[in-house]
Amino acid sequence: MGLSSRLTRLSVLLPRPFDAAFTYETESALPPGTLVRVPLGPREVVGVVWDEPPDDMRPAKSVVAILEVPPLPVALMAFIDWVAAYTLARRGDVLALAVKESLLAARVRRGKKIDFSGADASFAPPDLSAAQAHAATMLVDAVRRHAFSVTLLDGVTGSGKTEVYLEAVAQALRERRQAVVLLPEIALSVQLIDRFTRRFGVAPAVWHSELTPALRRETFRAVAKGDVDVVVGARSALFLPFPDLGLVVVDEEHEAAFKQEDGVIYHARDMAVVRARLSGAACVLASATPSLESVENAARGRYARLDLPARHGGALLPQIQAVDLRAHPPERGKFISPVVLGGVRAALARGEQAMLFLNRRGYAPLTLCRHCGHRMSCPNCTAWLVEHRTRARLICHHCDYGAALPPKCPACEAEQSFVPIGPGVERIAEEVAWVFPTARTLVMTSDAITGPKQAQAAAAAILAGDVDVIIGTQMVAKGWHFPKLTMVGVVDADLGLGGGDLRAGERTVQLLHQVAGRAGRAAVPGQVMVQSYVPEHPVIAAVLSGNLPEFLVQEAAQRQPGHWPPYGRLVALIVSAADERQADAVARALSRSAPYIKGVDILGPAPAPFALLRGRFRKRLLLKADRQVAVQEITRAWLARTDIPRMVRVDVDVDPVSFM
DNA sequence: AGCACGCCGACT
DNA sequence: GTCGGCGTGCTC
Repeated sequence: MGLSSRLTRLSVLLPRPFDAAFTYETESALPPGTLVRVPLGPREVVGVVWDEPPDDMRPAKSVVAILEVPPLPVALMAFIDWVAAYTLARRGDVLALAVKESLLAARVRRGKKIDFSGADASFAPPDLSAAQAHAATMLVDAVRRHAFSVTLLDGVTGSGKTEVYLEAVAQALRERRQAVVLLPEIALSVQLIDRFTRRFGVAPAVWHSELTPALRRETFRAVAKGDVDVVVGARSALFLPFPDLGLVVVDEEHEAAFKQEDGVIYHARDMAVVRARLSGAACVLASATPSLESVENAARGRYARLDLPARHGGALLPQIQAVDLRAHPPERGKFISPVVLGGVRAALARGEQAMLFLNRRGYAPLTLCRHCGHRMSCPNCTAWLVEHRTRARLICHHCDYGAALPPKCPACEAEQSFVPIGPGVERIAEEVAWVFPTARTLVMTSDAITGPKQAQAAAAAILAGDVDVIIGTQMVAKGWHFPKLTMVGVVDADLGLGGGDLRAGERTVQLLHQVAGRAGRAAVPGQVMVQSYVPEHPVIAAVLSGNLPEFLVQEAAQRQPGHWPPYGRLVALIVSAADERQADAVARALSRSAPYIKGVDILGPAPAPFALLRGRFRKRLLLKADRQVAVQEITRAWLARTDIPRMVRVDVDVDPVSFM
């Protein structure tokens, strides 16, 4: 008893689904950020001493051990609190993005060591164009200031953005601060790592979900100890414990892939800005097709802006033409217009490479019984099953359900009655093989290319000239530099235009512009053919003209009056339950208890576009508010006054990107 | 998240 | 009569 009065109490946040920190006792005070082992119910878990007053009232257990790891940096802890408050996530869930038990296992790898550091800012300085040099100087200055800043680096495809922001990285190295470069998709890391290595003499540390547990643990520890200069990684790299972060780069900042869609739902581009602010770091948002959000922030003076208007090394922007499918239809049962086939033929005849882009995996998006019209659909989702002929299976792209094509139609029992409707990349590859039997084709999709290794192999084959025609989904759009690729065909430019998605047009323009940018990146000029049934559509017109700023002006004019983002805020509530009536009841309850506030509109409830997803029934509500409205507080109060049974889940998505 | 506690169906 | 299903609630 007498002894207990000498014990110190502390708050400990656990990387578990609790919002509040727990209170524990220790012999003597521990600094915030200290990693500790504490009892929780029947077991022991790892937690972090949090910088907030402990609860003096409730009984507390004692800290079991102090871990031999550097404490979490204060800036990271502040970031975790901020992200939780913004996204309405529990703080423990956010902490779990930074600290996992598995990262802290005492086991250290035997022998084999990786040398993470040693990047040399003066190893191989690049030869920059005047525009590049100017932009690089501005970024170097921003890093040198040791103060928060955001710069939008807008450079046309092929203008050498990477070389420019690597100069900012070089400055971070000189300042002995750390830098992190975020990529939307880790398959893209291959080419960046390559260029990084040529520039700095060593490879950067990488951080993504494909890392082995041992490497992950080692990287985490090395970052925490300050032994890592630069990390190239996926969005989760934002949560690494950098002791003194000086630069955050978000490459391809417009990419929707930066939005984390499950668990803690956050936008890594927006959180990168916050991470930089809390660390007193420079932030660089780079893109050839910047988002309206970032362009607007630059226009309002919140961000600085740098433009790289010309292609590096004198390469010309490709020539883009529409192929009106009404005037130049493909053969019956085929999907490539004779005009595009002509373009491919010509490129192959010149010994160059061609690419056909279709943002649809598999062979055919719909399998239909020609007898009774039955459509093969997923038992768990409101979605068609997509035939993957290479795997001889029908697959659901939402829940991964898979089945062999049945011998008989499940509805009418007709045999051999299935017909594939519409094209996927596999079907396009088949058509190419039909027309160009000697051409060597490569299909690039996320099915085949699951990580940097496969991406590397594919890129190597293309660069070596072992491939004549590349057929791919959006995976082929980003970042690649294939000098021999001079002809790009877009098989279905209209694909992304449908749906009630706020950003469908913007995304389509960005994607198709990026795809077009793959053509003619070296001395030979590129040619792009865009197949469409509505070439006069403003989105297609913007792709053809390549005038993205003008498109964004139109887009802004459409969003401004209704206070749609970025001129207003959105919060989506997704109600889901295994039992449809329960989901319904909660959605209606939310509707009844909805806030009634000036400047706030509630839309819905409506069935989600995939009303049944992974076996759960879903309804959506959307809170739309003027820009200055504190949507988090309003949403929190709204949820608190609504009765939500345990079997029903309400996911909150602040700043939704997907409307599914 | 785990894990324990607690009330209703088929079995050594 | 028990083993065990997973619904509910708690963890400093």
